[in-house]
Amino acid sequence: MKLKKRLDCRPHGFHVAIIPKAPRSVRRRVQPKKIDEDGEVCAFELLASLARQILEEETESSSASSNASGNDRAAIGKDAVEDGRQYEDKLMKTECLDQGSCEVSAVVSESASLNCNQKCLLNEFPLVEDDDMLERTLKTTSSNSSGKIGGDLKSEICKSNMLEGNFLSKAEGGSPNNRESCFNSMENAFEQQVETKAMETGGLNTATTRISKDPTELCMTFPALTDSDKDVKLPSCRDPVPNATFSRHRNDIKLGIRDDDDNLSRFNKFTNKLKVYRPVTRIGDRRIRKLLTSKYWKSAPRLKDFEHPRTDGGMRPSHRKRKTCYNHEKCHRDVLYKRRRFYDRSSVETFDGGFSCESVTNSPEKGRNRDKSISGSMLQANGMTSSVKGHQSSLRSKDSNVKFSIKSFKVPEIFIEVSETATVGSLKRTVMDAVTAILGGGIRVGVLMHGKKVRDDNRTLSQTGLASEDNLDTLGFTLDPSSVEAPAPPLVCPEDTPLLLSDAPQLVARSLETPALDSECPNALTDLALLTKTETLVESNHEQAISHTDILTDTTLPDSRALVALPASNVEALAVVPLNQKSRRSDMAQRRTRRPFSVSEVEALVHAVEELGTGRWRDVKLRSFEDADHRTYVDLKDKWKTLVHTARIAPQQRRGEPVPQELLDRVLAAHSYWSQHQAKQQGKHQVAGVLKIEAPTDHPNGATTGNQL
DNA sequence: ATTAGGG
DNA sequence: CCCTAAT
Repeated sequence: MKLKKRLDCRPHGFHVAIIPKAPRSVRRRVQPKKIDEDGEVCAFELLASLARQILEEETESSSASSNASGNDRAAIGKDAVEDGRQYEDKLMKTECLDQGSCEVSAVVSESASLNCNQKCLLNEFPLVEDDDMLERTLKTTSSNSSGKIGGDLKSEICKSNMLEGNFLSKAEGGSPNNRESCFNSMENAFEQQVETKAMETGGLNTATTRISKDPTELCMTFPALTDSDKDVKLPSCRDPVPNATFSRHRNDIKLGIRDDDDNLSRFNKFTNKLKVYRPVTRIGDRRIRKLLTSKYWKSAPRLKDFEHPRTDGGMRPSHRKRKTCYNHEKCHRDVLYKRRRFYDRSSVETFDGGFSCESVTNSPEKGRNRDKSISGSMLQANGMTSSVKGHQSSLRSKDSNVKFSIKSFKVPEIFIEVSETATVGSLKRTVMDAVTAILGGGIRVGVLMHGKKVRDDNRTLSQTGLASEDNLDTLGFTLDPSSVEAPAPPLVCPEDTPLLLSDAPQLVARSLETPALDSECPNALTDLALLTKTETLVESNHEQAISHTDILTDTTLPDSRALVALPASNVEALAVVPLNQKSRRSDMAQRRTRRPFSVSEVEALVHAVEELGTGRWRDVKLRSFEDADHRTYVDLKDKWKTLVHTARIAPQQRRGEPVPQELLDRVLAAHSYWSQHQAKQQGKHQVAGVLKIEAPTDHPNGATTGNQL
């Protein structure tokens, strides 16, 4: 399962990115302290203390004037960092890019920092007017972040930071060896914390950071941290971002794991937000779309200002009439497909490769790597907290007991978007918050068999087949958001809806407290929630539910059940705000919610086709589905197609709500009949034709009894 | 806007 | 269901 979330560092919905109105001179000052990761590692302690001091100073007089101008380092840290300078110098040698530190901040306004309420935001960076400056700034920033980290160590936040820091450090692909060693040493120290954290948080799935080529966006992907050896890569800085970009869009940076469709490029807004996106799976997409389409979401505020709404309105007005932006969609689609393929390959549920990353790096392996799960985390009392999906192995003991050992859960994908002005520390916190938010809420364990979710809690393992060794291999567990939600009774809707309903809401609830200006927030959590679920789960849910319940899953269910965000439970200060999917997917057309045909609908369809024949779907629609707005003629056609297929396969192979054999027989009969009468269709379709046909035994209706032509 | 087919 | 191509 994957979760996507968007975190907003602006707890209060401020535009952090906005540059203060203060005179340039003022704004320009910078107080970056630079610290390399190396530095961080090696002189960790020193830095910590130093950082603290610096921070204090900065906070107090953050406005140290600095000449942002052309000097890189000199300018940087001039004021504030003075003390720590020596250390810094050492540290600074390494380029941030190399280090993979992600932070990029160009200008931070004081207000912004305040808004972010990040302790970390101590650094102000000069406004950079020229590209070079930007670049430098970025570098500087990175160093700053490390400093911050050090400083924060003590605070709780620090923990998270450290955690992250460790990962990061390890992750660095290109980092110098020495650094490595440093990290190692540190590692031990924090090992514990990290472990713990990891478990709690479920491990951050993140790793690859990269700045997207798209000038406007920085994209960081965080691969799932897998085992203890957090091998995460933070190539983020690798691709130098075109300076120009920064200069123009300096305020906005996106960090995130993307999904298929996500197009970071679009984010030019000046926003300081983290977005956690949900996983990309196909299913996930659907879900998302579903959500989007739902009333709830619609009503939800959006950040129009920042987002670039799709021209076509993003959502379709109605299911049937959907307009697509071909360009956009196409791109997205492509990605999707890639993704799917990728997904297929991976045995375990993988998190979809970051979208953007995928497109760029786009290698299956990559995805795999990211997919790692936290090996260390065992499922314990609350092991579930660790993360999302786990793959399990189970052993059967001699007695009737079945033993399961869950090696790990996978961490959901998280998409984060932060403004350039955000500090690394804030980023970390945001990530942490996002993770904790996800995990913090009620989580419920799901059981998967063959990738399908086993919903019936009352069945015994034996009945479910979980006691069988054979099935154990296919057994899976998932961590889903607990569904406290009210509305939808699970049983009632066997369909996939449950997921939405029950799961999403909860997560969502929590982070909404501080909706940002843009209303993106609301969705973010939702996404997470959704993400949490495994795609496979979703899919399977659907079927399984149906089979188990054996109830007609009449599609009458409103596709958009109102998801109501639950009250956030605990996320207090989380800047994490859900971001509306729109931002990501806004460009993409949303996939319509799935609405299985009910038997009655099938009946009507069959009847209509018997009379009108195939190839006249519009007429079929008009005749039998006039009132069913959600059924387009294309849908009918497709349904017929599937019906024919269904009728031809063995009953055992059929899935979903069973269609009476009688109807299937009629389907075959009609299909055969009309296949032979293609040419005539036009002529005879009228009532007369029907009558006419009726007489002959070969008429579809005649064949209704099961006779075939 | 429909239809037909592939995905 | 979606998408595309061809009507």
